[in-house]
Amino acid sequence: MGRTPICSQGLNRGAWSPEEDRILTSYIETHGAGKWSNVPKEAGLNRCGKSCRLRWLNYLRPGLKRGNITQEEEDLIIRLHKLLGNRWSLIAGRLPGRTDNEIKNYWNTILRKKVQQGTLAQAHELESGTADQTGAVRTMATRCSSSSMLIDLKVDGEIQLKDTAAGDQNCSGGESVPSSDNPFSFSKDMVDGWMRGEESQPFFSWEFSSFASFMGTEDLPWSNDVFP
DNA sequence: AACGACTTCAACCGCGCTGTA
DNA sequence: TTACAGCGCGGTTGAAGTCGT
Repeated sequence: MGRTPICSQGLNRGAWSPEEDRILTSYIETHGAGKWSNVPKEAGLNRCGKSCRLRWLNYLRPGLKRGNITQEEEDLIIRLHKLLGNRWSLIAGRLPGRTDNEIKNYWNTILRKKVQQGTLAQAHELESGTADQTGAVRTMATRCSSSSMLIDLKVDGEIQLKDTAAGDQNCSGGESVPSSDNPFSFSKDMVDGWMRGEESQPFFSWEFSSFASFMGTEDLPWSNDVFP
């Protein structure tokens, strides 16, 4: 019901030929992108609309970079993935010229291994007592949008947002995540103090802009786009 | 050189969301 | 309000390329 039919039999599938690319590019340059279900028929391509859309968005549209992901881009992908999870289109939106498919492939083939190796090294440090014990903290799903928001870290893998402009109102619940994903860490002494009740307040609060700066995401659309 | 194992990434699939009649 | 069509997304697949023996 209401679902785009899968590319049916009789239509071309698999790799696109240079001639198909030329036809699609020429059609979109003339008519613009959109109405993908009409594109194959009107352009004279023996492809389904979804296939045309994918080909255009990921490979043919102007301004795309291909390959050679820089160290800066890689760092940003890692930070954004910690923040957003597998929301590839949002991550790609922070990397001009990169597509969600490219980011997703890069993560699955390169970065996931790197991050896992890094996590393993961190775990060994913890086992050997060379690093502070950490609480698990990550990101949150909320509709808060205030730039005056404070971020409160708590133990048990929860992070909460408070909108100071709205009188300390809790905007939305936090989300528990494994400690391996923790982009922050705090000392065991501080956790113990809070657990003993010596700390009535959460350990830290950051101005929202500081958090964004830390994550390298100062100009993210922090409201509904990121936290739907 | 030949072959199998492994890696990469373009492309497909199915689901959920949104707009519209 | 409901049904439907279209779009966009994330997960997955498999062909092609690369590496190791």
